[in-house]
Amino acid sequence: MRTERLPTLEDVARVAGVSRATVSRVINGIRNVDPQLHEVVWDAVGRTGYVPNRLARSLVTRRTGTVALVVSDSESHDDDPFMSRFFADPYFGRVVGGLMSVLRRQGVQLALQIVGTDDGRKRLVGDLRNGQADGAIVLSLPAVDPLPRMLTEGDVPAVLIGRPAEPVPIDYVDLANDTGAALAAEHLLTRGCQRIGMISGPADVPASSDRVAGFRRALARRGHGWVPIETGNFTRDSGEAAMRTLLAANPELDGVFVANDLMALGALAALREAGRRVPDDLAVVGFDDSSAAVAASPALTTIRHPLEDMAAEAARLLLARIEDPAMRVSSVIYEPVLVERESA
Amino acid sequence: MRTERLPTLEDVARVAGVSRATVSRVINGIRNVDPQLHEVVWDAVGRTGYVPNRLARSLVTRRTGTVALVVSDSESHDDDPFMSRFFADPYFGRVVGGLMSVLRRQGVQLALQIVGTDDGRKRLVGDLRNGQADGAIVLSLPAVDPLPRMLTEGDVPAVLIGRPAEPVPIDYVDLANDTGAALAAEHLLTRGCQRIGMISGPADVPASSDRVAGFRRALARRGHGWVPIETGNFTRDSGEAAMRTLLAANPELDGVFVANDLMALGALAALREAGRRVPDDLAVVGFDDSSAAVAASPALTTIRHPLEDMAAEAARLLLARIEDPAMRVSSVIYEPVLVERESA
DNA sequence: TAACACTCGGAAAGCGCTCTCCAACCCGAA
DNA sequence: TTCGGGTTGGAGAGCGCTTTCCGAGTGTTA
Repeated sequence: MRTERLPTLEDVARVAGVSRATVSRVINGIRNVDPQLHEVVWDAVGRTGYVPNRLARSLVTRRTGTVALVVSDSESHDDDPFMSRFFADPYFGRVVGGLMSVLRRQGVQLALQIVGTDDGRKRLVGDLRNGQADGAIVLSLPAVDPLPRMLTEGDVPAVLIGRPAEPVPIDYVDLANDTGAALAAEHLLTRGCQRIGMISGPADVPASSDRVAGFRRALARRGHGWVPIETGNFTRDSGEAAMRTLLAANPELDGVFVANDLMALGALAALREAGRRVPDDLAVVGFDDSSAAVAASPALTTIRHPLEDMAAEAARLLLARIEDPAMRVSSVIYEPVLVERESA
Repeated sequence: MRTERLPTLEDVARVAGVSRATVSRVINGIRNVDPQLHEVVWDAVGRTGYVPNRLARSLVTRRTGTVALVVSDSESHDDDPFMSRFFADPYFGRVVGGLMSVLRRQGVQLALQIVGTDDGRKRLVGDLRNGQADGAIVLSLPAVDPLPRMLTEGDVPAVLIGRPAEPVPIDYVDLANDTGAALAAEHLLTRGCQRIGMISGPADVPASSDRVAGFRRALARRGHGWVPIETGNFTRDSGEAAMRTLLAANPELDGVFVANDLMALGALAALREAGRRVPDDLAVVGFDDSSAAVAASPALTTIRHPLEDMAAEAARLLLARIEDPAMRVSSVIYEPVLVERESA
């Protein structure tokens, strides 16, 4: 039972024999305090076991020392297994790790928020405007999401991870998805592949369409004007299915670029089942360099996505914007690299 | 620039032509309010676009509607890559997913806290006592951690995931690690393995020592009094190394239980390199049923750890304890099951 | 009509903190 | 001694909300 009242500034002041204001000044390291008093106050703090109440402080300073990590989902039928799938994926953890690496050092906390409905989004923005957090890092899952615009219109400092689907004046960090896809194309070509296909993600999410565009463009530049593409939804199973149909329609395929590692895992399974040897009969390049890539067999040649670095940069950007809300809107694009393993 | 002042209760009261108190009553759904006024107030709320300020509310109610997810690490040399490894592991995400599945429904938020030093722990407990959060879910990484005791002594509602290393009167959820290990032993035995080894985790973490004990006991009961054991640290590489030395010392090995899937992945690599076929020459059973288990090839036979369910239960337990701090200390132990795939 | 029990809404006291004023004081210059 | 400038510390007004306490209004019973 949390009964005994915790010591407050008032108590410390009484013990130290000074006023509340003075204690506050000392605690917050404001000069203009006699060094002697300074010591007396700290001593009283120690004796009382005083810990400042962040809530009360935030209420007046309008600063919470917290940023929100917002996961904006589209259709959250509550028992949607999607969310749990999302969390189980290393993607989420890598983002958190990257964010924490810079936030922690600044003593900034991270609060997790998940919104699935427009109503939820409205409430979220309201809470943020009320100073529930100093700003937000946004992971936007739906292809088209009103949240980024709502945030800018609400003057909430926010940074997106991944570019917004529609143009919104908001800070973001992203990966040069097209360059990554081009890297995959080059690699396949260099290996001597002649019939190259692709398994893409949903057409309406930016990261996905950028990969398709980059891949197509790179191949076209090298004389491959037409590329068979099958669409998946970034899950393992969809990758397996896509690989099967792709193979059925293009039996002579000898190389395939899969838009993420998870789908590539499924593709590998489909190929194994079809009796195709990887990489000898057919080369596979994934995307993300997730932990699945190393676990796969053969280990996946893939495009490395420096997600931790991107998240860390997003955190830095957010902190800067919180510090200076008038800062000009900026974006940082990371260049991916190809990691060669066994599959291609 | 967040310039214009947001509407407050006061503003709503003015628009509705009632007092602050009445608006507060309506918003919080307290009866004793004339239905007519009720409507007038809600109308005013809509017109002003009022959103209650959680901070101010929490300050007076002493309830934040937030629980902290505390990751207690031991030695956090700041650039320690360990933390990022920890976050990249699906473990973390699965816990978050499980927690959110129940917290979200209750409108409770999750705040992430990482502590690495005793000083940090002290500050954390102080903040929690001050009502920074209503309670804490604790992920304790170090083998022996003062945090659980500090929390109970500070009367902070808290639930551990994984039993405390030393006895502390605190709620926790855990897995019957010994039973899981016994399951693995039975399976290996049933398959006809004769020379069985184990790759364990660090000896001082409870989950790890329980697995060793359970495995040993189960084998002993079936006549295998001695089991060669090699220790790893739950990372892939340590598993690979452990497998190599285990194999070198016991060339006739035909079965091995690896204390987690990640190390099993490494073991698989070591076996492939040594030219042993899995499961034909040597059967491998992992632990966790992480995503790595399906990605591996051959897919890992492993012990399923219902981590999401455990985390969800932890959340429920915490919510209950917050509601009733006098509730008797309880723990919930989950029974693992064996998932048979290809490796054994 | 008087007395009583209820119901409902408002005034105001905080929750624990920060920070603006302002009074008190000390110093050296005139 | 008087005055101006520069420090230092205290009083007190909030931050936005909840909640206790009361008075006013309503209806019921004798």
